[in-house]
Amino acid sequence: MDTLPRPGLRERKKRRTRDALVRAALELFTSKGYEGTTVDEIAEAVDVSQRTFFRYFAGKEEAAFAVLEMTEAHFLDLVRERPPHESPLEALRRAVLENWDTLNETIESVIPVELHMRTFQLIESTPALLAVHLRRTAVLEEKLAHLIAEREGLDVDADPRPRVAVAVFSGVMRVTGQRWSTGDDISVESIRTLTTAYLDQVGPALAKGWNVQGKTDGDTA
Amino acid sequence: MDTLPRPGLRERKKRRTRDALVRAALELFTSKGYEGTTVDEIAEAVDVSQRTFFRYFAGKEEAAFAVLEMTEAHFLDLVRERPPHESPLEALRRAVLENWDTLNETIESVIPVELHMRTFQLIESTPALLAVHLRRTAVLEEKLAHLIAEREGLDVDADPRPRVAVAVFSGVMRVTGQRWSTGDDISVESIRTLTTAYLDQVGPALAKGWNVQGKTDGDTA
DNA sequence: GAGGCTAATGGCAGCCACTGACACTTGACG
DNA sequence: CGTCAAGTGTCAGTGGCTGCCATTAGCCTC
Repeated sequence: MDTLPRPGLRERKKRRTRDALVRAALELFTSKGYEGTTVDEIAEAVDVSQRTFFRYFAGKEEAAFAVLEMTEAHFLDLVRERPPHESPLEALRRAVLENWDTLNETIESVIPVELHMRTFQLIESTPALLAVHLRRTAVLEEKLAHLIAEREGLDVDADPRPRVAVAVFSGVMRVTGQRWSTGDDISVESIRTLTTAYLDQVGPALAKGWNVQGKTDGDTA
Repeated sequence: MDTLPRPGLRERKKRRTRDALVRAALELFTSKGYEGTTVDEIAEAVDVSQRTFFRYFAGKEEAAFAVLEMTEAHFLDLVRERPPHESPLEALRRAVLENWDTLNETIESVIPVELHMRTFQLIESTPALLAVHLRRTAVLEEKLAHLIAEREGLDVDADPRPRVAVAVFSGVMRVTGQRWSTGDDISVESIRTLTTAYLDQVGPALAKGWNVQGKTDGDTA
């Protein structure tokens, strides 16, 4: 209540309805499965009509990504705040980690962190949602590429390096998310650790002779 | 007619129906748009019932990816055939290029190359199709990671490098496809050239000081 | 080459996601 | 308080997709 004047009753009501819809949707999705949940059920749980649901969300999927969207926006802010002396990949890496560290503050007004983590897992394991997730990620990547290009004073379309760097970073993050979601530790610390571990492997993975160089930790092969 | 004995009339008929459905679907998609085309229209163009369409394809999308699927299978074969002395990224690079070079032989029995290229473009520009495309790519990546791990005699789950290498490669390929599809040159040579150009940028993009090192070609910034 | 088996197909009823149109309710504001 | 607009509910309709059952058409055997 210091940046915005005062929301007004109408706005507050809208926000409450929307948050309730998101909560109900995620709760249902994570318990009965995404396809096993109908829009009517979500609407009924919040006591609004199906039509109203579609006034808040363009589709059933959109409700599933509402919270993720908040964290992505926050991530972009964090990248913007990284000091200019850091290399692109370094800045991205620190921003991601910071994003995990501040996750709770970002989303607590809508849902508890635990439900969000289960949602993340659901997305990775539901083909229809995974597809949308990947497309959304592609959009995010484009924004990131522009940010990085700006940081380095380059033209995104003239110099391929911003997009390539982001593609590399993003590709590794995907592998991380996938591995995390199929493991048994669903905690935030778990994905934080995985993130650093995989990012550290980019250099070695691009080296020519894998077997000769060996990895850092014990490896019997 | 040397590997397989003889398909039998029933099988041939099925194959013809399927190919006809793919052709009709792609023709309609690329001319009227994906969402602007109904399954009934596709079925009617081939003179079968809507129900039959869904016996050949699990969904409307699947018809859009039928040809792409063939090229991906061929690509995997090419990767398998790369000599063991090549580094993972080198093998992947050569396999992709070879795949473009042999594209026509791979798909000519179903549709002309030109229609395939327009389909590719359609996929990249249609959100619903792009989403599915990216998920399919993720599945392909997983197979690739296993192939690479096998090549190098590693365990995919113990060593992160195969997945990371594939993620990097795949990320770059995505940027390539996106750039190609939004350009004006829809030719195969065009995407071939772009492929090599972008893959050559992986090294430079990961370097620390972008501005100091500069790019290889003229750059006024 | 007649008859039986099974795969392939068509037609139909129904579910669900989603949309447009219209009428009704309810904050906002002079 | 009355007007206006934003928000909501209802309903009818479209399109993707599935299950069920009846019908057709290759295939195989005698």
